[in-house]
Amino acid sequence: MANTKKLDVVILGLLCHEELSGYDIKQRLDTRLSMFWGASFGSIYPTLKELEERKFLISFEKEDQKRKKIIYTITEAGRDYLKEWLEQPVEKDELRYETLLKVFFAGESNTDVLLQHILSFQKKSQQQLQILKLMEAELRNIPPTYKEKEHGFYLLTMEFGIITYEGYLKWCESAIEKLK
Amino acid sequence: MANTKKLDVVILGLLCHEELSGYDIKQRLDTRLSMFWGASFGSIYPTLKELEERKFLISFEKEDQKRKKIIYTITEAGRDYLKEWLEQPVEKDELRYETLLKVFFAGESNTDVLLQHILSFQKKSQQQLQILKLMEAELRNIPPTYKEKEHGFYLLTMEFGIITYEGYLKWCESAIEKLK
DNA sequence: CTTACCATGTAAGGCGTTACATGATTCA
DNA sequence: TGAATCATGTAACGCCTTACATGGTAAG
Repeated sequence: MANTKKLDVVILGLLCHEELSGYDIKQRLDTRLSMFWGASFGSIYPTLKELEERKFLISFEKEDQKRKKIIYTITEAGRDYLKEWLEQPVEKDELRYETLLKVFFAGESNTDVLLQHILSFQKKSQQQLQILKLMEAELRNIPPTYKEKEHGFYLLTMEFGIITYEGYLKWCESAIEKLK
Repeated sequence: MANTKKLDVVILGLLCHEELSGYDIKQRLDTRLSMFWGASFGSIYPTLKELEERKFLISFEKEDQKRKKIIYTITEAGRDYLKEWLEQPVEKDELRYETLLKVFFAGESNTDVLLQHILSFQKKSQQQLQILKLMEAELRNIPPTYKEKEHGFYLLTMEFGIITYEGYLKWCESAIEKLK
């Protein structure tokens, strides 16, 4: 349990409330989870097969508007596995920001180049912030009748993102100021 | 150049202003860069050898207070390589926060468990913030005579860390409030 | 009719961690 | 004298990305 492959639990988590195909999972990762997790098809499909072999998932084929899909559902064993992981303490939180690396070593290069990096970081942060705010508003607008327990947690992660990006933007402004 | 191994440039960057051993590099990573980059000995030592083979580094042995060390210095080719990388646009900034994963999927588990995760995230953030503030104060206290150009960039990364952790703490407070 | 997207997969290879192995020195 | 730290390395293995391969469908 200690060395759980993270993608395993990410997939199990996503499948807890809806049945999804590998393609769907990729989309979820690229939108809702994009700010703190990611994966490529090259890891998603093999992982789905592994999880099915371990009896954590069951698959079936579905003809969705003329398109064949392989849909996965979670088993009780899968839920148990996820639950157990959720109860374990967090092992590692990490941030790998190339931008920060370029800032740290900027003494070796032109300050103008650094400014460009920060400007593009600023732009990206603004875009991400906007997307997050839209998603947040959307979620808040769901009528209470349809609101489920997990919406609160989803909101919490978006608020994390919003606060984080606001911090980045604050830093960008101050950094840009100083570089001039 | 597009697919540069990041540890390569991290090491080259660190060696730009001082000669260091593999062990020293590990220490730098665990302190000054810890908030946005990391590496283990198992990757540092082989990378140093590779970089020397590629003529980006030169090593020599040094007897430092009865301890033998292998010290590395950067070559012109090494500086050029680093400089070139610094000028390339940032490819990828990423955050992999297990804590956020546990928040996102918290619906499957007990809310108390989530609270514990957030509390421990809060504690870690507080500690990190304190360390950063100490390092920042230390750096600000260096007499101007000894201050070099790169200090400013180093400061910038610490300010990034401070703003980021302050954001995390703000989020923690609000999240803890909501969970009660 | 062709571009984009839907949909699933495999193979090669890179990068990195953990665990192990070794041995010297410092400090309590 | 034993534990902690300094110091360097190797081997096994895991995880992931990229690139490739394939084929269907929707929309302009």
